[in-house]
Amino acid sequence: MKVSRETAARHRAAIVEAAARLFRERGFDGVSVAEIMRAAGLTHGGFYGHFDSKDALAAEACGHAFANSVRRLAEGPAGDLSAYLDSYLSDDHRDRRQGGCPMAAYAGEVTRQDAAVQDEFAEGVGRYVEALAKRLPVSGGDAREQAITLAAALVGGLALARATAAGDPVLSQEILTALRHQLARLAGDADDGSKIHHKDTKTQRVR
Amino acid sequence: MKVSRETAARHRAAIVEAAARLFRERGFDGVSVAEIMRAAGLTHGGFYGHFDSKDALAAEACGHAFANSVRRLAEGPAGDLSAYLDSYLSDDHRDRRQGGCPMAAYAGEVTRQDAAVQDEFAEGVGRYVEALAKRLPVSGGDAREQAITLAAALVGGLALARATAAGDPVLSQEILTALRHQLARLAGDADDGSKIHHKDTKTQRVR
DNA sequence: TGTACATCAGTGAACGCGCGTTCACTGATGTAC
DNA sequence: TGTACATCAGTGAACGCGCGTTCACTGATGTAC
Repeated sequence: MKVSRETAARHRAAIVEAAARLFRERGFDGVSVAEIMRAAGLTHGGFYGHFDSKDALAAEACGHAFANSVRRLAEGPAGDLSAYLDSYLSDDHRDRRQGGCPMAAYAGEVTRQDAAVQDEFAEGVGRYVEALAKRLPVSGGDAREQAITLAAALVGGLALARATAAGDPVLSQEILTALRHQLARLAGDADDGSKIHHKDTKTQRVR
Repeated sequence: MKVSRETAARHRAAIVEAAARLFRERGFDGVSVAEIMRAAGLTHGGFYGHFDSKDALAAEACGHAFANSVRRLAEGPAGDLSAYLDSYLSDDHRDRRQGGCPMAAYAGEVTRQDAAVQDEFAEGVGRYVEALAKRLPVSGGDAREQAITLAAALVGGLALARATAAGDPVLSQEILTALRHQLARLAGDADDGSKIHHKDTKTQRVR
C-alpha cells in the first residue's frame, strides 16, 4: 500500500541507517538487501523504489557512516586527543562494530566494491585526516603527516585487535593496550612527563 | 584418472599456493573453489579429495601466507628496518596484493570466517610481532609495544593506501609517503640526523 | 620381472541454496474538480 | 469543503545466477602373486 511522502522519506532514511550499521558489522557482502529492509521494518520488494541497486545504497551508507565519524572527531577539543584515542582504542569500539569507525570496517573490502563506494570512501578518509590534523597539538605541514600516521595506527590497530579477538584474546587486548601507551604521546594530553613537549613540532615523540 | 601419489602431493601444494595468492588478491569470499582449482591446473570436482571444505583450505592458505611473510621479515638485519619499511610501504606492495602482507589482506574479513581461519590468523600475527620486535633497534619490554604499534601503522597505512587508490590516487600516494617519512625514525637506519638516538629506548621518536 | 586387478586422484554433471533484482498487484495518498 | 480517481510506496512471489558441495564414473597407479 502507498504511504505518505513524509513516511516514505523516513523509510528511506531508516534503510540508510540500517545499512550503515549492518555493513559495518558484517561487511557489504555479508548482508543481504532483504536483511537490511527487514531491519528497517520493511519488505525487500520495496527496496528498488528507493535505490537503483545495492551498490548505490552501499555508497550512500558509506558516506553516512563517515559523516558521523568525522563529526564526532571534529567535535572534540583541539590540542588534546587523549580522550578520543582512548575511546577509539577501547574494548567497546573493538566489540561493537555497528556504530564504529568506517575506515576500520570498510578498508579491507572497499576495493572489491562499486566505484561509487570507493569514491565515497576516499573522500571520507580525506575529511577524516583533515579533521584529525586540526586536533593535533602540532601545526604546519607536519600535522598532516602526523595525522595520516596516527590514523593508520588507529585503523590498523583496531582491525588487528578485532581480527585476533577470537583466536587469541590476550594478544587482542595487548594490541589495544600497546597502542594506547605508545600513541598517548601524540595526543597532547597535559598530564604526561615534563620535557616531552618541544616547541619544535618535528621532535614530537611517540614514546 | 588417477595420478601418482607424488603428483597428487604436488597438486595439493599447488592448490594451497593458488589459494594463498587469490585470497589475498580478492578476499576469501571473492574467489570460488572452481577458480582456485583452475588456477592450480585442475577441475573443481577433485577439490574435496584434498580438503574437507573451502574453510579448511582458507585456514591452510592463511598459515601459508603468514609463513612466507614472517620468514621474509625475520631474514633481514636486526637493528635496521629501513629497507623493510620502504618495501612494505612501496607502490608495488600496494598494487600487487597476491604476494603481499596477509595481515593487510585478511584483517578486515577474518572475523567473518571459520574459527580455524581466525586461529591461524591470530597465531600469524603473534609470530609477526615477535619477529618485528627482534629487528627493532631497541630491546626490552618496550620493543614489543613498539613492534605492535609499528605493525598497526604498517597494516593500517597499506590498507588505507589500497582502499583510496581508485577514489583518490593522490591521497593514496600521500599516505604511503607520510608513513615512510614518519616511521623512518623507528627503523634504526644509520644515515638520519645526529641526536636522534638516545640510549634510553623510551625516548625513541616517531618524529 | 611380468601380469591381473583393486585402488583412488581427478572429471564433469548435477544438487540445493541464497542472493540481487523484477514484476503484477494492493490500497492509502493526494490531486483535480 | 467534499467527492472521484489517478498515482505510486510497499508487498510477496518469482526469476536467473553463481556458489559450495556431492556423486557416478574413468583410467592410470601400484600392489599381490
